Order: sequence, then C-alpha cells, then structure tokens
Amino acid sequence: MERESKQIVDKMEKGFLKDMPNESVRRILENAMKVFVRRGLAGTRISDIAKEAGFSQGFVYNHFASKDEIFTEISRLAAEGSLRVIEEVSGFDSTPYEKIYWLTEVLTAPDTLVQHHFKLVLLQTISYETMPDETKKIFKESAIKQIADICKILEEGQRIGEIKQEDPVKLAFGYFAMVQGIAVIRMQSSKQMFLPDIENLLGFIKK
Amino acid sequence: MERESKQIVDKMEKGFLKDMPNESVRRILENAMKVFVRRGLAGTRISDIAKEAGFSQGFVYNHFASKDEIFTEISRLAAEGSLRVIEEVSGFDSTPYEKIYWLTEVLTAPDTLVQHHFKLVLLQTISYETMPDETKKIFKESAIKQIADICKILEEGQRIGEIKQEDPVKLAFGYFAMVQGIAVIRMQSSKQMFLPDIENLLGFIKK
DNA sequence: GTCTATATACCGATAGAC
DNA sequence: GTCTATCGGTATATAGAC
Repeated sequence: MERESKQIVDKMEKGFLKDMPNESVRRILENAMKVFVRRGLAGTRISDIAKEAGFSQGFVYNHFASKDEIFTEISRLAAEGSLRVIEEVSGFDSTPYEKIYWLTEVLTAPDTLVQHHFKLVLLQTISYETMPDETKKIFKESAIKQIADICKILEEGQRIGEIKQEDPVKLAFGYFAMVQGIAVIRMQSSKQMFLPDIENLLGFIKK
Repeated sequence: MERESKQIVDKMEKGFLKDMPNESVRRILENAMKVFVRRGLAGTRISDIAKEAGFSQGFVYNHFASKDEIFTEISRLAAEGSLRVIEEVSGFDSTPYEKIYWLTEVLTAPDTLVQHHFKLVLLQTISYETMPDETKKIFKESAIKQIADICKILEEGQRIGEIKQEDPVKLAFGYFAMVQGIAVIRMQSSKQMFLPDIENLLGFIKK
C-alpha cells in the first residue's frame, strides 16, 4: 500500500517535468509555482519569480509573454497531473474502497504536485475575480472531471456494498471538501501535523 | 435545533455591527470584506472597496490610513466573531456531541460572518507572505484558541463515551479541515451545493 | 462630509548591451 | 543566453475644492 502510493506520486512528478522545451522554462515554472502559492497572483512580482529561479527579471520575458501566461501554464500542468492521479487509481486492480483509500493517501501526501494543484485551486477560489479567464476554464473543467471520476468509483463501491448508500455526488463533494481542507490545514501548520488516520477520515463514506 | 443555530448566527452579526464609530466606517468594512475575498489582498484596489461601498476613492482615507489597516480591522472582527460562536456553543446546556453538531451547523451556514472568517483564513493561508504582520498574529492566536476550545468539548465527549477514543487534538484538526473544506467547496459552487448531512460528516468523530 | 485632482512610487513589459 | 536600463501605465496616498 505504502509503495503503491509512492509510485503514483512519482509518475505524476515525471509528467510535470517531461515535455518541457528547456531547462530555463522548467526552472521558471517550478519556482513560480512556489511563489504564487506564497504571495497570490496579484501579490507576485515577476522579479519575485525571477529571484526564486535565480534569473534576472528581464530574462523571464524571453520565455513567457506575461505573468498571466506563466500562471496559466502552471495551472494547466497542475490540473493535468491531478487528473492523471485519479485515473491511475481508478485503473487499480482492487476494491473501490481500497482505491479511495489509496487516492486519499496520495492526495494528502505533502510536497507533491497534487498538493500544488490544491493550493492553486484555493488561490483561484479566494481571488476569483483576478484570475485569467483561461485558468477559470481549466479549473472548472478539471473539477467536473474529478467529481465524475470519484463518483464512478463510489457507485461501484455502493453496488458491492462497500460504500454508504447515499447520493454519490454528495459523497464526492464531501470527499473533496475533506481533502481540500487537509491541504489547508497542512499549509497552516507546516511542521506539526495532527490528523486522524485516513481510515478514520473516510468514516463518512464507508458503509 | 434549527432555531438555536439561527440565534447564534444572529448574535454574531450583531457583534460585528456594534462598536462601529460611525456608518461610513461600517459600510467600508462590510464591503471591503466582500471585495478582499473576491480579489485577494494585493489584487484589491482601494478604488474597488470605495466603489463597492458607494464612496469615492479618496474618501476611504478619511477613515483609514491604508489598505492594510482596513484588512487588519476586518480580520480582527472576523476572528473575534468566530471565537464568540464557539464560546457560545460551549456554554450550551446539551451533550458534547450535540454541541459539535450545532457548531457544525453554524460554521457551515452560508453568508455569515463565520464564513467570512474562514475565507479570510484561506486568504491568509494562500498568500501568507503578503499579509500584514498584525493579521498573521490575529489568525494564529485565533486558531490556537479555536482548537483548544474544540478539544475541551471533544474530551468531555470522550469521557461520557459519545466521541471516538482518539487523540482529541487530531480529531479537532480533522474537524477544522472538514469545516474549512466545506467553506471552500461552498465558494466554488455557490449555487448548487451537494454535501452529505452533518450527521454523516461527523462520522469520523462519533463513537 | 464627500469629491476631484495630483505626486509619488512601483511594477509589468520592452529594448538594447554584452 | 542572460543581464541592465528604461518606458509607460497603474495604484496608493495626499491635498485641496465644494
């Protein structure tokens, strides 16, 4: 179980790194992601990103046309990575509840691309009006697909009596509320984390 | 039960309105709170706040010295209101689980000061570096007190066998993760809300 | 009390040097 | 390939009019 979730996380991080035109672009995106999450979109200066990546301010514009373009690119990568995880787990040869269990392990693991996705979703949520239209679209579509994928697993679980008999959409929303909430708590108390075991957290889903 | 949670919410909103030096200040703060949550701290212009409150841009400076001062004042009010709710519920003449149940009802009710508190906490979390030092202090102290208050209720519940026998700190963190998560989901899908009943959500706490 | 007009500073984006 | 210098726009905060 432990090894399995590590494998998924690995596969994701690889997905993030591949398809990068060059090393500079990778370094900019990787560091921009960190800074955006610490300062918000409007609060992040190009010079902040440049500094974090170890470049000069002007250099960033050799690879990206604007701050929004960087942010959009990051959002796309994070959303794709996050979706890939759910698909990965869906394909597992195990029971629906086990799939959800693994998924939770991966989604709540610290310092992963998925965590960044959650953070970007939060950013999007909490300063919606200032977001580029493109990222609004990206996150919306990604959210719909995620809910749908989880629903599929939950419904299968209900059929074999593993999951509580309640509206699967409600359960899926509740599930994401919990996982998002954990991401928030994790950001707030980066060092000490006192959270119930996954088995406990999933109490409201299990039959 | 229904009436009770409405009463608490009412009491809170009153707390927010009272002690305001004058109507203009109240209108500015009330509208600034809305705008900050939609645009973030850095993304909000003084002119945005003024517009939302129906004043001119310059007028805001007759009552506040800076954007940070407005934000700090709002944070203080929200944190105080949120703490007052928990204290209110703690004083109820009912069992610990019932207290938690009511609290959840209040904390997840839409369009309340508590919801704004959650949103401001999210803002604080997701753009920490750009926050005034004063608000960092406010939210940190408020969070510690909240966790402590919840712990007290949970421990009492464990003594009488109503609450699961697990580290109460862990349960409290899990509880706040869930409630925060619900606030996020609520913001994302303002119209349709598909969430499991409170009774279900509290499954991971109840014995 | 409330608004309009302005200075001052900062940041995003460009252009040009090495 | 990377940096420095600079322009132009925008937002904060102030000052002064009604």
